[in-house]
Amino acid sequence: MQKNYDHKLYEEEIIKKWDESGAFKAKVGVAKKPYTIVLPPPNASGKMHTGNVLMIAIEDILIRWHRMKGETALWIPGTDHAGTETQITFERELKKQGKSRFNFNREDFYKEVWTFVQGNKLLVEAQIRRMGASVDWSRNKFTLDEDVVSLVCKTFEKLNNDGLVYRGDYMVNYCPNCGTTYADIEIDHIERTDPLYYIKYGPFVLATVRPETKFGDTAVAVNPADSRYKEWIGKEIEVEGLSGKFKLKVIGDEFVDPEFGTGVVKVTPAHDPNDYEMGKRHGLATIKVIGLNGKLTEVAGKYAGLSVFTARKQVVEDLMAKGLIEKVDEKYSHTVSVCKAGHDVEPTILPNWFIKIDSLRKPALDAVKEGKVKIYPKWRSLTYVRWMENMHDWAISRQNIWGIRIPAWYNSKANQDLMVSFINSQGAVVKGQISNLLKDYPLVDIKSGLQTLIAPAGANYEISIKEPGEDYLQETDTFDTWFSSGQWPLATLGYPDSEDFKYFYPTSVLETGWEILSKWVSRMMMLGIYLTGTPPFKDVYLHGIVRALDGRKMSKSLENIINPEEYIKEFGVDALRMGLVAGTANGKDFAFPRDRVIGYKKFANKLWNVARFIEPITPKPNSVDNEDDQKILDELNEVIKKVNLYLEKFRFAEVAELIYEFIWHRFADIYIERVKNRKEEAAGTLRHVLMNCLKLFHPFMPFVTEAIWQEIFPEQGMLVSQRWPE
RNA sequence: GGUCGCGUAGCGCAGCUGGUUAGCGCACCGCAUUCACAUUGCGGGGGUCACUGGUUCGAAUCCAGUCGCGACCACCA
Repeated sequence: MQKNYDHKLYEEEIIKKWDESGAFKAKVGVAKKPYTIVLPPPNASGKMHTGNVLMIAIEDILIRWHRMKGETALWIPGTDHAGTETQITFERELKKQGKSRFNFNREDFYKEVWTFVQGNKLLVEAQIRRMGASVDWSRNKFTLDEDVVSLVCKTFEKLNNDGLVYRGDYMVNYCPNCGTTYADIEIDHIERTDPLYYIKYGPFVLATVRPETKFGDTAVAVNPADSRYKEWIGKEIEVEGLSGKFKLKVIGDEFVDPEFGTGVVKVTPAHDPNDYEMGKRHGLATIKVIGLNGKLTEVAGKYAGLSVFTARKQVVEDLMAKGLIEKVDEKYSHTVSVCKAGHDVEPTILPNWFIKIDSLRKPALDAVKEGKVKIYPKWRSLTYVRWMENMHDWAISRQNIWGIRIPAWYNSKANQDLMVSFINSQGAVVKGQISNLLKDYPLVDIKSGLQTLIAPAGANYEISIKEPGEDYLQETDTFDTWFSSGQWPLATLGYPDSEDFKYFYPTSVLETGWEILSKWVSRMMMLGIYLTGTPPFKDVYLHGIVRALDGRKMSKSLENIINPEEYIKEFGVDALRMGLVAGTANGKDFAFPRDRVIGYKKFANKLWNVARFIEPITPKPNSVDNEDDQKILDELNEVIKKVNLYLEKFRFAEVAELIYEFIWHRFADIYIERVKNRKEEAAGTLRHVLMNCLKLFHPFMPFVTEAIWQEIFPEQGMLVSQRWPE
């Protein structure tokens, strides 16, 4: 053995040995207890980040521990296609080449992204392997694998048969820049200062930040208890507008805060979530002012075709000129919705696909309330309960190409008003209503060049995995990625009738970052119970988010992103994994613990040198234990007991500290120092304690422990397959 | 506005269902060193556990309130 442990000499080689041994391949059917974890699939197009490292470290600890305990431990790896994110990344690449997604038909674009993702996917998989993750690669899955797609489509079909799918106009967060809708949880709310305009509206004055939407106003609302305006409720007012006079109804609605502005609100049901709700309550018409391209529609008269911001400027100028603006509050601070790319999101009405969640939510909520599924740390389960209680129907369609296409079909003859855009045989983009397009083009051409299709809310459709007939066009929307990843535990285990599914389902632990508790965990719960009657996991362990060294969130703009690769190179995988695991104790967010990473690199070396001390000692035959020997053995047994206890409670940091303290300070500093003059006599105890320490610490620092094991106990085979000390 | 969490040594934190002199890492100070390890060893300083009140034989730990900080959810045009 060399004087110091050099991780670079061992890590790659040990991974190869583990691979060759097949130790991570789980076999079904033996009379053993199954222990299953499904790896939350990292983005196939991204790079491994520190959060992924922590996740892998924790799950690897659990899996290696249970494997050594003699259970059939299965850890299923996989990668996620990450719909919107990947598509945006790819489109950025396209832009550099002077292209956009509008240069492609749907099918070709999909193929392009597929190719783009494949390379990255391999890199991510290599990184998972590099982390020492003891996953079963023979069961590796990608969220767009054929069997996954098939399951997801079948589930959708089943939901539809159960009457849980509907299509409807719905207020969505539409980003004209990205050309897609976002779920509520995908958008951010940021503080911003915008001018608040006080506009004369017939007999009233009302405040708004969005004067350009006034063309979509279908009422004016006041609080029913507001004595100033009470008498107006139910009456019509005449308003002097930019294109002449028009009439509006006055409604009374509790939503209106008499204290804010003038206590009068213009109601624009097509472009504001609250107004939309009010519109529903009062049966108001919805008039679309902003189109899907982010520009004003024909109803805006001369402002049609202008972008929202230009239109706003124009409208304000013209209102000023007409004397219709009473005053402007330039310092009005409010929150606006933006997408992940930072664009303003337009609340817009679009036909979308929905799932009724009432019947799905109840059992998913009860499972946690009744303790059938336990969430750690416990206080996080409150977040889950609150979220589930407030959940709305789930919009599962996305106007993305990169994803699982919704298996719904529109008959082109029965639905004359489908809006279609496609690339014709000359390579030109053609848009229009299907009934008109069919006069000039055969349906086959439209089908092969299809880009997007928007069917009105009332369109006739059929849900079918296969094309129902020649006259049909398939929906161009794809599923929300959380709809497909919500079935991940089932998809990876080959639901419904594989041997894996029967043996390994439900999985043991779902381990992930708390930030996707509502996005992902809740959906897996709902869909898992819906399909199988059983929650997809018994325990949920939520780790904290790894922040930057300064304790702030990692972000590109702050330039504080920590690249795990650098740490792996300098300190080794073991040290990085261990540092992260020991740095988080109770599921709270925490700053990247650089000090600990360094500390555990030193620890790896300490352990190495303990072994190096013990290795050359030849045991004396018939040696008897003395007091020191007995003491260290007792202490070891105490540690073993505690380690098991802590691991059962997911208290990884405590285990780390405990074993670290035991090996370094009790075993090395005290015991070894004391036996130096009777080494040969103590050899048996020395080897015994070392052996058990290696086992105990193997799940945490798999490389250095395996490396030492191979040096000292090669006759025993590999450490990965050793029996856990009980 | 709603919800959750945090405030313990200079810094970063642990202390789970209350129990002897409150711990860990880093930093700091002194000493040692041909020994398995300088990626080392031995020793040391440093805290009225945010504040106020309560429960208790006993509170950093439980309860109430106050102040400060953070996160998530919602959104008043």
